Amino acid sequence: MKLVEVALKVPLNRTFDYLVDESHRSKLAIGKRVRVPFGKRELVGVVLTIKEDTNLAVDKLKSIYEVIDEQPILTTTYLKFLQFCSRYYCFPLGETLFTALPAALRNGDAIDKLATQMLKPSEQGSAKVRGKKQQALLDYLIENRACSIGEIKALGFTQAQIKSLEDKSLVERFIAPPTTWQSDVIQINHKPVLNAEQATACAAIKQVEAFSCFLLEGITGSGKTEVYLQALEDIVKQGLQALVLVPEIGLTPQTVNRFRKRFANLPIALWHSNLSDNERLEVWRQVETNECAIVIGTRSSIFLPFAKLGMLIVDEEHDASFKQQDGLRYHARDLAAYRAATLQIPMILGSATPALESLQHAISNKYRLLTLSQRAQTATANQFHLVDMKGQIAQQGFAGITLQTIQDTLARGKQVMVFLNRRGFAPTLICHECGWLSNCHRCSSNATYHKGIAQLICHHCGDVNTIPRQCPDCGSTQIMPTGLGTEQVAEFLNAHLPNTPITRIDRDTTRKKGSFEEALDEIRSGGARVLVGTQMLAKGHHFPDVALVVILDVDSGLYSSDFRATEHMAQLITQVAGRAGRSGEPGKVLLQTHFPEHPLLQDLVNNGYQDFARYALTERQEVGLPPFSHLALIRAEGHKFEQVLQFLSDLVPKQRLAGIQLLGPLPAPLERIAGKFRYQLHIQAESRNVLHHYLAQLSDYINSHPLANRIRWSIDVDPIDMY
DNA sequence: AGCACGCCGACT
DNA sequence: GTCGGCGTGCTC
Repeated sequence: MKLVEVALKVPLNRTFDYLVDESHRSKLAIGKRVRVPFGKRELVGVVLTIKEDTNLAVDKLKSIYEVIDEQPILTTTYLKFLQFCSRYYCFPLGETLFTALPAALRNGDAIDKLATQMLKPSEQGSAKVRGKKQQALLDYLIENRACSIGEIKALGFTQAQIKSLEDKSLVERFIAPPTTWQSDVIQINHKPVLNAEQATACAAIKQVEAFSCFLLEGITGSGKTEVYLQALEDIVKQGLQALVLVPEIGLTPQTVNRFRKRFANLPIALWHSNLSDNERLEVWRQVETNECAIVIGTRSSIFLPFAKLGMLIVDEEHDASFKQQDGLRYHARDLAAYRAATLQIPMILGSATPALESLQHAISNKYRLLTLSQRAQTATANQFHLVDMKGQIAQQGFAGITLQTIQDTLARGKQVMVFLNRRGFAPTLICHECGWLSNCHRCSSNATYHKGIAQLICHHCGDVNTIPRQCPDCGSTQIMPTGLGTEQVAEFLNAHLPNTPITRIDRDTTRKKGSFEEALDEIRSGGARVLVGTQMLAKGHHFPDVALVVILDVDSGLYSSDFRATEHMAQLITQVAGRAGRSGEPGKVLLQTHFPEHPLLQDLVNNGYQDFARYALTERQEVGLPPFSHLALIRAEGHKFEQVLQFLSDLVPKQRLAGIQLLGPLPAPLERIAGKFRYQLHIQAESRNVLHHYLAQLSDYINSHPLANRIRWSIDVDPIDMY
């Protein structure tokens, strides 16, 4: 008896066995897709194993309809990788597999659907045909042996002419063989001389032959990309492929151009959320057939099926966008480490502000630390200044000294950047008479006042309302905005600095496609003098003429329920500060705070992120938080409060478990979003093995829980924020 | 997740 | 009398 175990895209924690009829047996192989009956439906699945018997009653089994692929689309190594993902993140294997596959493959499309279609004359050779054009086409093909369909059409032949020659069996279609790139013809262009630190880093990377992870800790402007490029050069010269993972906003034309210019004759593919299903399919295929040497891609490119992967690079490795926040909640950086280790290839993590997890690995010698501390060319270090806001009479959030410094900087012909991580005009409206607040009806959160469009918008559920003329509670007309948003800051600066062009950059002003680029151009050309923005301003963009960066409110990051808040704040401050002072004179960074004596803030300001991070790590160690322990979060949400609570309470074991700390059920930091109640369970363990052993058990139990289908729940392994 | 089956309210 | 609400159960 021939049976197959098939993974299907269903949210069930198991696989499915099918019979294989005689007619399909010769084509059967692990890693090929099959079409199968499933209930009343027909689904595409992937063959995991081929076997002779099953635990089920054989009469319960159905037969597969079809083997889709000529060649397996997934290698066994790759399947093992996905099995690891599924286990590690406690997510059903079938769904894991189908998150990794591009959409076109999920629905059963041929993998070479978009590969170049070719035409060649059949064995029969030359013949006489009736149509003049057909004859010309046939003669042309015989003379040229083969030709792509695209080229044939460009020569003026039509689909109909091709078709009738095909019908007469005079010509045949075939798929062009992969045009694998050649490592011996690689041309390297515009290669600069490395400074001493870069050279040391490169030499260390080039030395390794097996798995080794490098943490490249390099301040903004220290030339990390150049180290990547020269390390990559070595890899592609060996004929191996490489993947460069970048944050979502990191995939800018400038970055890509730099790679394309350096390796002008190498095929470099991009992978990001704007690709169409067909474009993704084509990149997937090219990666698999080694038609593509380097991929620069966001998070999900970690799932591409490289034929000969030789190096993994994760740029801005601390960036939160590497973590998927729904479904399969993977972290691309962590999966990269797994792939690099199994493939025995080097990996580089680069950042000016490494995640504490990565830094701890470097400190404990699991990773090798490479430091770039010199800013290239004319760039110089920034000067930080803490502005004590205690007892200050602030105007729209600006201390007097801050305003004065802004004016001085503008007077010197320099640009100023004002950073506030809150969009809109004001976070709430308040009734002056009764204290009513503009809270969202469906969330345990405020509705933000947007003045320009005269709306109250909830930033969590997107609910939009008009501005009430009167207080809904007491009828008073004394309703006023309270708190600060970027819209208000920009308005204030416009009034306070007449004749100074102010540009605001946040999600509201850049909604239109291309408007972000437009604003960036305006900044670079010097049209804008003051830039007001949210964290959109913080990442990856170079503004050479900005000499002053003002961070209006750093306090929100200092005392937060999320233990990672200070780390994120420090990363943000350092990244924002990195935007200033890149053209000769040192940039100035003003941090407004009510807690200028806060030890972490002091450390960051006086000694920089490198020092801060090491201090923050000692704090984490004292309280046993990650990376000195491992976390998982069980989230649950639903419209019925009692069900959510009941579900989570049932998961808490009666007696204490060795090596596991369980906390909860706790309300999520936002207890209600869009009318749903949200609770969570924190699970903490010192050992990764203990945690995973427990989670495996727990996820079985959850799946058998009667409430599991009535509420939404998820397991988040290594969560990065607690919301 | 889908999809079907099943048992109770307002409608051509 | 039926259309359809979503609770419940199953999928090799």
